[in-house]
Amino acid sequence: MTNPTSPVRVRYAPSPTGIPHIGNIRTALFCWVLAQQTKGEFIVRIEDTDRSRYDADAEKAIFESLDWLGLTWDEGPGKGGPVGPYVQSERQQTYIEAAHRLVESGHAYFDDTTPEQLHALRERQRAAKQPPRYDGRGRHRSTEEIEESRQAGLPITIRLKVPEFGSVSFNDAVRGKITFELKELDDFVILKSDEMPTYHLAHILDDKAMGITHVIRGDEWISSTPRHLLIHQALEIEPPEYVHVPLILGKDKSKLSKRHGATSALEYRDQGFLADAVFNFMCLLGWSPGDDTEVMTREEIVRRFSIDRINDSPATFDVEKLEWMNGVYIRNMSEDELIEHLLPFMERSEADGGLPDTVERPIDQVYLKKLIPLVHERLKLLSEGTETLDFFFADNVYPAAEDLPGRNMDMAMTETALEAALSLCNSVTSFEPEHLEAEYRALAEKIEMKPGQLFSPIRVATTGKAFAPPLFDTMAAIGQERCIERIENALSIVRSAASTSAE
RNA sequence: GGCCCCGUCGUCCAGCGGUUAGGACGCAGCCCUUUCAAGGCUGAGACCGGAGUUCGAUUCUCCGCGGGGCUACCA
Repeated sequence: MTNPTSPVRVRYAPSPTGIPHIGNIRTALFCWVLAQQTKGEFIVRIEDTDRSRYDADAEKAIFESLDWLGLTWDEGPGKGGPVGPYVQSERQQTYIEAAHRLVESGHAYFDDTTPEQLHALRERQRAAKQPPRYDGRGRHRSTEEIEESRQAGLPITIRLKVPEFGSVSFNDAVRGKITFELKELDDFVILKSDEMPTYHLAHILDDKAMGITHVIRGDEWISSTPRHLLIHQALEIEPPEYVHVPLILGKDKSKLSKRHGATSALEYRDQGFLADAVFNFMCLLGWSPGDDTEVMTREEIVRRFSIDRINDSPATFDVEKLEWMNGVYIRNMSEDELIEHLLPFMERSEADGGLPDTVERPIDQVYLKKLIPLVHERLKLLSEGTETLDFFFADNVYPAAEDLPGRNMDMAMTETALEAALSLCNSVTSFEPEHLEAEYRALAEKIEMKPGQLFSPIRVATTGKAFAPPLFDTMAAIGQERCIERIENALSIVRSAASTSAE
């Protein structure tokens, strides 16, 4: 199907039973994009009809995830709108009324079968190698019998009467025509015994009341769509367009869930991923613009998105590619933007991955700004700012002796290198990077070492790390005084290692 | 088990009857280079299988096989 040209009304209708994972959030993303493209409305509705599984933290995480990704909603909780409330538990009465109306019109009936009886029935079917399904026994209960059960305190549900023969089919926007045989379906519950509706009933009533034009949801709903069609028929209303998007799978190829590690958008935020990168990346999971373009702005995605380019097959989430894309987004940022994003991570407590607690907060932004060019293109995650920059802020660094020698160097050679480096560091007249480089290259030649051999111990001595930004820029940023201190420090580490091994 | 969906490099995506099957991530090598990145170049790497249809199938159909989803008074 081609994209709608008139404004759509689409909704993201999560149920607050767990932290929403990215597979789930991605459908919200597609909804949002389509709403933007058609100048329609994106609606958020909370489906909290399962009171036993309700989780307030999950509900909070839903809104936080949407906020973080910039998926602003036009109508919904906290926002209001003309067809609210946007929380199902607050709409209970409409579901009850509709369910009763369906009973009156003969499309549904009261059922007093207990959970125990249902369980026993399934056991029997399983034993007989029959598919487990409700046998429709409630169809034959009289009004009096139901009333008796009600008086006796038995749980009463309302089930939809599913025709025994025939078939239903619908045209899915991404998969085409899908048909189901009615004989495969049993009479399913539409109103639970606590008078809360099931998803099947509730979402249809709400989507209708809210004027939803396109139901964009995960693949896992395809098999219950015939039920939804049946309810539409019984209610004599037109179903919306169905857009079933493929699932996102974990590494083991099963539907994404908690056991797949980081799966919530919020976890990615906390790990130092950028919302724009995650947005971009997730759009590409199950959709592509049709050419090789991958890095796209939101505007470009909104402009180019189309339902008929949504993929048929499920995608596996690949964090490594996300990390690469995050790096691209970081590199495309201005220095000031990067600082703004980096600060919250660096200013966290040391235990939470921030700079050492001994470093004064707030962080010296003027100094930080000087350092950014040295690390900008090296960062993949915002959280890496700390380890990439910590030695610039620390008073001193304490490398291990065995880390100080460069390739093909022994301790004696390392000591020689550091001694020469220290002496030059003391006497050098300018601490500008270019000047330092010239001086140190000359020094290498003088002491008959390869530049790399001389530079390696200095790098480790001044940064505490074998991998660091360009040496002379780094030294200049650290400053002459601290460089001298650090090289002296490294020298004593080497010497004490030498004397220890000599004994 | 039944029903439904899906099946192109390890992963994401392109291909929509005729291509040396393309790009990206990752991987390997080379270049650049004081390390690490970034960047450039090169390379390895895929049409699940079998029947059809067709002059010709990765592409269409069917059957297998494989994976996934659903099979609740959960969504």
